[in-house]
Amino acid sequence: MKRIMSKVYLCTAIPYVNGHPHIGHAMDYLLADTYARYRRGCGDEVRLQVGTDEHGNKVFRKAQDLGLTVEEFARENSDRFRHFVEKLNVQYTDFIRTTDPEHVKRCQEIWQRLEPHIYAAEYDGWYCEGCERFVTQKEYDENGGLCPDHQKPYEKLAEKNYYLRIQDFKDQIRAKIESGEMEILPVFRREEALRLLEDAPDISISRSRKQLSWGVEVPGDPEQVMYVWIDALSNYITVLGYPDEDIAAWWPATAQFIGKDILRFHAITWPAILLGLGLPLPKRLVTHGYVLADGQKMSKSIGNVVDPVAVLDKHGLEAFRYFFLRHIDTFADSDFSWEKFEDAYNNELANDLGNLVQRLATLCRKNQISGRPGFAIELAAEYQELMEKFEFTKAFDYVWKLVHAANRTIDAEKPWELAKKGETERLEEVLGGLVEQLLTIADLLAPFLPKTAEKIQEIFAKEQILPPGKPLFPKEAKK
RNA sequence: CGCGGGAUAGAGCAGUCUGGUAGCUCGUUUGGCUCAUAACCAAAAGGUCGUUGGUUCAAAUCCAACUCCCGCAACCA
Repeated sequence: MKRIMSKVYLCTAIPYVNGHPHIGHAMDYLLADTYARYRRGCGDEVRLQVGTDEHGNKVFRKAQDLGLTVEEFARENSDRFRHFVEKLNVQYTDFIRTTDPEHVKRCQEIWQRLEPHIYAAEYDGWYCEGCERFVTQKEYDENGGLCPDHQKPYEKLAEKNYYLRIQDFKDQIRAKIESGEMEILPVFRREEALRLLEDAPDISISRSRKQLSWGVEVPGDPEQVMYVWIDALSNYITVLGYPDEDIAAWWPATAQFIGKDILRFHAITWPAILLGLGLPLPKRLVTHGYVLADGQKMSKSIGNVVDPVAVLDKHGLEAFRYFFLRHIDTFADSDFSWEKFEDAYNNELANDLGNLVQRLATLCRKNQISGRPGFAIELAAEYQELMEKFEFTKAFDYVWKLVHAANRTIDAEKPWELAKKGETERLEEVLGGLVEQLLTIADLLAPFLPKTAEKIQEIFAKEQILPPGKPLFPKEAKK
């Protein structure tokens, strides 16, 4: 059956550049990249956006602390994320920075188009003179009304802000979530979003320039600067060229990948902006959970933050991708621990798969079995279904069944005995079948572990099969 | 009574919608094999399915109440 090639647009949340890449960022990227590779493998044309969110006071202040210009600091951190994405072998097509002049210009145009839904009102809240900023009620309560940095009580202060009238869109958003026009995955997040929507207030979308200088100026009001929402969220379409270019070929996005913490903004604020612009909503919001460290949320104060670069360095990229795509649940919170990571590497990658490649390649070489250049399969329906539902851990389980089956076949057929007995025909049949099995495994693995899939293909799609010079997944010498 | 998620073998999970002898992976023990990265294959041990009550011939699964963990609640991945 021939599929009609389609265009697929995938978006990842753009991280705020006041910090370094976190393991949670890797989840966005890996999920999106895996799906992107899967769809490319199906013959679709895929565009994958990544980028960085760079405005705001936190970045501004951090730059000052470090004695850098804010531009330098933002660029440095943006580059850090870009390198991280590349280190993860994510095939992105677009990298957007919210400080890109094009983006700034476009998001001002977006603001203007939204003006029928924008109104000015007094914002009043708790303000710290020393910090020169408002704090949330929550922060106020936590600190007992006293700024911890300046030991001064917060004062009640009011200033003009622009607000986006979320109320204009609530009914439409609810209808689109309920009808599945914008599908929110997993289902329990959809329920959560509908609940959040019920009492979603209008949101403040600007600050006075005194409050917030590092940001996009509000068109027609130089005293006001855009607060994060319109600036950051609109990146998903400004990167496509909106409103200068026609984006209908790519928008609505096939899927947007986000962490559960930003569900609210992507399920309410972002749809409101899109509806205000007369644009369709993304087809799916894929909401992943958190990566926990030994059962706890990673946090700087607890000091249990796992550095993704350290994990990458331990056993390499493929092991990293393997663990986070197979053992970190796509939707629920899951645990990372070094022990689990090591176990998965040794037992599954090295023993099950790596060793299988090794033993089969050796058997083939010894018995002069040739590879299968150009061998191609149709992806099994079960696998395709899982991939389409972003059930990546389950898709992996499916692949691993084939890995086990291959190991079982070798043990049951005992090719070495067939060779001894001179049963050449049977031998060729068995090993040939296994070679095809391995190439099938490589195809299924390709979206997850592109380099591993490639290596397997290099070995078994060649006329002459040779065992890899180095094991695919070397284990440390055990004593 | 803010909202949501969870509680199933030593660990991590599936099964719950559509009741019917409790399943997977890792770990443990034993056996087999020797092509292979001391890898692979097979078998076994191990669970009153959070608690209590109800419905039913039958409940991990449906209903009710309760207990305990975790997350979210204006940018903290």
